[in-house]
Amino acid sequence: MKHKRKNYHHGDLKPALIQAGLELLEEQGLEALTLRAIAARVGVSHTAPKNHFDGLLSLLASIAAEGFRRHATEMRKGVEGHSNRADRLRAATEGYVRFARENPALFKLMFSPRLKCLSDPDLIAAGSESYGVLRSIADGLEWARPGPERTPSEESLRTERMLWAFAHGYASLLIEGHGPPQTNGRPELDVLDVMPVFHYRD
Amino acid sequence: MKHKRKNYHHGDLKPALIQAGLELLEEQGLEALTLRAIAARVGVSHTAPKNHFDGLLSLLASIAAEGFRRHATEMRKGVEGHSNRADRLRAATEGYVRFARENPALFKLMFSPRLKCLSDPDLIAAGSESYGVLRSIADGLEWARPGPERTPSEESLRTERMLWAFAHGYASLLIEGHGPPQTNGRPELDVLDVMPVFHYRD
DNA sequence: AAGAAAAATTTACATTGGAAAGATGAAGGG
DNA sequence: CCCTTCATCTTTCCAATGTAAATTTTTCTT
Repeated sequence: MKHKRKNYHHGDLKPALIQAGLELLEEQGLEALTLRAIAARVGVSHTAPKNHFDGLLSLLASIAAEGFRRHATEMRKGVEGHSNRADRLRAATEGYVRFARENPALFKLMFSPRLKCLSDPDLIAAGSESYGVLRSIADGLEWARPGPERTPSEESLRTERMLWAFAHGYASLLIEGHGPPQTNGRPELDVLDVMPVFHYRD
Repeated sequence: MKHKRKNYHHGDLKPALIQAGLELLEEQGLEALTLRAIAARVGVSHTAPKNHFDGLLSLLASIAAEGFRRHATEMRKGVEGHSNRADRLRAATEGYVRFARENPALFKLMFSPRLKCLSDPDLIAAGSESYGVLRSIADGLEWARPGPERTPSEESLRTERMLWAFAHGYASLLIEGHGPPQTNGRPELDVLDVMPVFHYRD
């Protein structure tokens, strides 16, 4: 009900801080994401966030959670354009990497070691949502491998972890500046060129 | 006031700081790795490192460089025990992940975004040394994949990037607490269970 | 309307990395 | 040997940061 309260009470500070954090992250990177800078961008004192977040880490966790939701959305967006399962797999993998490339600072924050000690329910839920997209894609997927027979459930676990490790590693190395060599400003290899081969059981 | 240390001049401060940093990293994690804490462990003032390093980041880069050298050593150690190339591949991958598991804080530092902006020659050389182990292992390696014909050189590039992305992603997720589910305190899957299938051309 | 609750500010403080200037001792030339 | 020179280390100071406590201002409840 409060609206444009110019002076004392902001009225919508919590989402405003998260939004400001996302903008600051995009404009100036991870280092610039300080409590005081975020508060200043919204126009409040640097202690105001304490009423909505339990310290800086808590605010960062909320920003990261929003990142995971967008990450999941980015993957789903590509997936939904295809009916073929192989195409959906490729689209999800591309989405994973594209999100990291287009939001490097946010991606770094999402997987920052600083947040791993937290047990923020919202952050955990958002992370699971993101992982769930890969998981659903990996269902029914496998790849040739010598070894003992496995149940479909075991095979799915192997596959989703393989897929996640590959996509995450590729994305991480890319934004750390360890991407593939470039010629004429274009990378010589795309994720899909490097991606391992999977096939569906049925 | 005078100091208990006999020598006003330490005499070997630069390597001592790196060593202290490595110990602090192992004992108290990445957050504890402050300039003042490292200097205090050696017994010098917090500005003493300035004579040997160009600020905190420079010191962290030297610590990370030592990490990369140990990382390369860890992989080589396993590789050298095998003559079969498939076994050597597995040993290198296991070594990559084992190093991360046994030195989580150091591994995080090595790939910390904070060091990405640096262009420390020693750090870059050490990183290349580590990558070089994977690279040499990937030479002559490929995996089935539909698509255009490729030269052996192109195929090697694809393979080494695939291998790196997988190993790095697996290791990163592991130490971030996103390892495979565990039963009886043992993970259900090992790296080698999840690793993609390669074969050698000849 | 009055008091409680919520939201934001002000003030204060401990830590951190870094800059500047002084102190110390080693190394070498007269 | 003394004395200068210079690298090294210390002391002191500072700005930025996150956090806590006390205070002020607004909103809500009854």
